[in-house]
Amino acid sequence: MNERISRAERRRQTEARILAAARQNFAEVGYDRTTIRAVAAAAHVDPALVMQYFGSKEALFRQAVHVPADEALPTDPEKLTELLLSIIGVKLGEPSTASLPLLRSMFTHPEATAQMRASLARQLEQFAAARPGDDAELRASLIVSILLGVTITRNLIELDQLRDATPDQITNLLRPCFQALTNNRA
Amino acid sequence: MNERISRAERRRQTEARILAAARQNFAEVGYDRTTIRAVAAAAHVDPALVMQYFGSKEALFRQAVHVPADEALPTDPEKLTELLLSIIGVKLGEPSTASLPLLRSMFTHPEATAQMRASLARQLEQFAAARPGDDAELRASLIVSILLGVTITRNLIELDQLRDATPDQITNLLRPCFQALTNNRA
DNA sequence: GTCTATAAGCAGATAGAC
DNA sequence: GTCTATCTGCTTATAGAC
Repeated sequence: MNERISRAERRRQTEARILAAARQNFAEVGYDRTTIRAVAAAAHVDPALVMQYFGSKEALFRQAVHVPADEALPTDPEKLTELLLSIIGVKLGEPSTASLPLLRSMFTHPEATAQMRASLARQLEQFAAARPGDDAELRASLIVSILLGVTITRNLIELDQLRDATPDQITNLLRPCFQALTNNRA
Repeated sequence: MNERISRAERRRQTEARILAAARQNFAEVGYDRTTIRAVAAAAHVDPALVMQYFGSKEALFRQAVHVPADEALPTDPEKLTELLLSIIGVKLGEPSTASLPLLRSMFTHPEATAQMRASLARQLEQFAAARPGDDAELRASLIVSILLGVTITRNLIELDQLRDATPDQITNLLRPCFQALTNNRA
């Protein structure tokens, strides 16, 4: 009664702190090089507690890379290009901490690869549905490839010229690309 | 004298077989999940022999990801777009076994990240030199990002729609993108 | 020269003390 | 409920037998 915060609330906070530390570690060095011990140290808890809460390293990773799911894409064809640019705009603007853990391990962790492929396939379907026609899916796959490539080169590889550019500069240069790919007749 | 192949020749062949096995392993599961034991088994040699020949796992990886260096890029601006398309055309055509080991580990192995960044920077400089002008380097960085993104989505993520497409289909759809990015005045 | 045996270290996971 | 101590397994790397 005289406790300001309940036991359950305290536990919830500790769990959130562990999850945040795990996300950062997975984002920085990937699944294999992240250790339960390092996550625990970063969250100021005992390593055994991490296991107690999450069960296994795999389960912790699954929680860390889980993202709520994409919001539905408006299917207005006219503004699709601008929508794409705004998507990449915000993605480039934010530190993208939400997707970094998955991106970092997507080539070396089988489950991460599968999840990324599924995520790209979902986006692709939305784009293709918004612009039906010949080659719609292939065009859409190129769009998601470009979005992925730019994100990777900027945030993971950290190529100087791309890292130093503003989102506006990038979106302006990419506009003709997306315009070309959203037109059915080239 | 009656030996058809010399001792040195035999050793050279064994070393080549180990290196080929290492390339395949690194390409498939990345640096961390590749073990000396697995490489040795694939090459039908003793694990200790791998260490004897290459010194360490790091050294083996360095040899495996080493590529001769890119051929110089002709600086003819008129045909640059077609050149880009032919580059990605052959890259998409070949299994790309040469670059896969580096691509697979570029997010999780620090040295691989640095080497990929250096490689992209070199390509970028060549593109920028071929089309000087405003934003030349940023445009070039987007070009290499697109090339990287398409290669990744097709060969590492193996997105169905991109995996099933022919190099010609892909290059045809990408042509307007590269045309737009190689023009200085949009 | 090649391989057996083993050293040395670090990981995830677990059992039990407090 | 939380943490100490430990178990088990796997890795790279090495020393020495053959």
